[in-house]
Amino acid sequence: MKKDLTDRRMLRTRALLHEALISLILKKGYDGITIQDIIDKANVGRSTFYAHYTGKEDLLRSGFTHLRELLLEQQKQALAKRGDPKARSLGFSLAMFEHALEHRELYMALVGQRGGTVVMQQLRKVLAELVHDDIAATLKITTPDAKKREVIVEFVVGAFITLLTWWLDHKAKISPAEIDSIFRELVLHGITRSQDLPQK
Amino acid sequence: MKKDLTDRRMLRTRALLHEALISLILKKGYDGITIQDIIDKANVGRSTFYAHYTGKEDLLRSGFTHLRELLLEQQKQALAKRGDPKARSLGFSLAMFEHALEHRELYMALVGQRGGTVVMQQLRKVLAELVHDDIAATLKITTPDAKKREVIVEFVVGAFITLLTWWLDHKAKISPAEIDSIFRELVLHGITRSQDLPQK
DNA sequence: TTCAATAATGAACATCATGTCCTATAATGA
DNA sequence: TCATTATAGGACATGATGTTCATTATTGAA
Repeated sequence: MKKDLTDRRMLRTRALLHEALISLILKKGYDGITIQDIIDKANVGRSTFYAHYTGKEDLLRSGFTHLRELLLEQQKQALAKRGDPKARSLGFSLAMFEHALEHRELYMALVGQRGGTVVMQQLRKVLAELVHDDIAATLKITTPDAKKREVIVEFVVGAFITLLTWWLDHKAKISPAEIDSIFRELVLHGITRSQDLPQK
Repeated sequence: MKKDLTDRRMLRTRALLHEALISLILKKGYDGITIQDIIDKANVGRSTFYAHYTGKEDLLRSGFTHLRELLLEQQKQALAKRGDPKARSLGFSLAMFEHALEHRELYMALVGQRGGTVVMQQLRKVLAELVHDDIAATLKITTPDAKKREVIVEFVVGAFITLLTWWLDHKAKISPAEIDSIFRELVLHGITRSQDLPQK
């Protein structure tokens, strides 16, 4: 196929497929969707689908370009809106939380419980236990609010898995002690003290 | 089947299946593995597999109980080893980083790049851009070390996705402004100031 | 309006994974 | 030794995948 990209038929087909995908994600979650579902919902021929995308993932990926532009636009507005320089650090976050609430169903289907791998779900569970006990045993965070403790545990687990993943994916050129030091500094004191992180 | 749990045949079969799974994870990653692969590798009959587990996920999940016990043991030792109370906060982390380095291949296959969903990978990419620009624009972290900036971006993205996920999964009983405030406080100043988090 | 280019259709097809069922065989523990 | 129970392995129905091809419909440009 020649992929004109301005041809109305192609635009129409692609739009139909994207709409079908989102509709199906809302109904049964991304993982459960089959290509058969998509082309049925979109009323598009099987061969037509493969003429545009190599598979389910390809279709999803191409859909993210829309989200990306939307978020960039929101960030631009957020940065321009407020005057206080310090208060607007990480200004993107509130906009995104609001956006998530607005499209809650879609977000839940994508990044909610079902959004993670089995592996990740299990790992998080195991780590949450560890962190919970660890924090209770060593840090004197005397919070009667159980929900607040829960958020903190989630935060620590998320940060840990994130740094672990980053470390592993980057050939682990720094030692366990170094990445551990970075992890502890960031989790305990946040990014405002990041100049204290060990060099290299 | 009666599931004796002490019958040598069952123990042997289960061990074979677990070994096959790990071996295959190392070779082609969890997602690419099929049940056919597993039973071929383990030399176990198809019906036998289904007599023990309901599917691939079930087998993997049951494997995590081993890892869990291992980590709990390590944490116990870590907590008992050192004397300084403040220094041992989050003491589990170093042990786990070391453990990850030791079993690097397995960890990479499970939590590395391939460990995440397509959705998550894309979302992280989009967010990393946002965070990078945001931090550069508002925080005056004058770090010449590009790698350090990269870690910080990863940390913020991970924390954000974690809290977003938690928030969505818990019916979002708190407002966007509240969860955003929690997010910013934790990311900017860490958990040691967590008593300053907004109530409720 | 005409027409060559090209996108969409839909059916057919080979391939592969899944989960279930069954009978015969082998291993086990008492 | 023997009743019990797990395993082997073949057969089967089901359903998803990705490809191919001849036909039809739509499109944009002349």
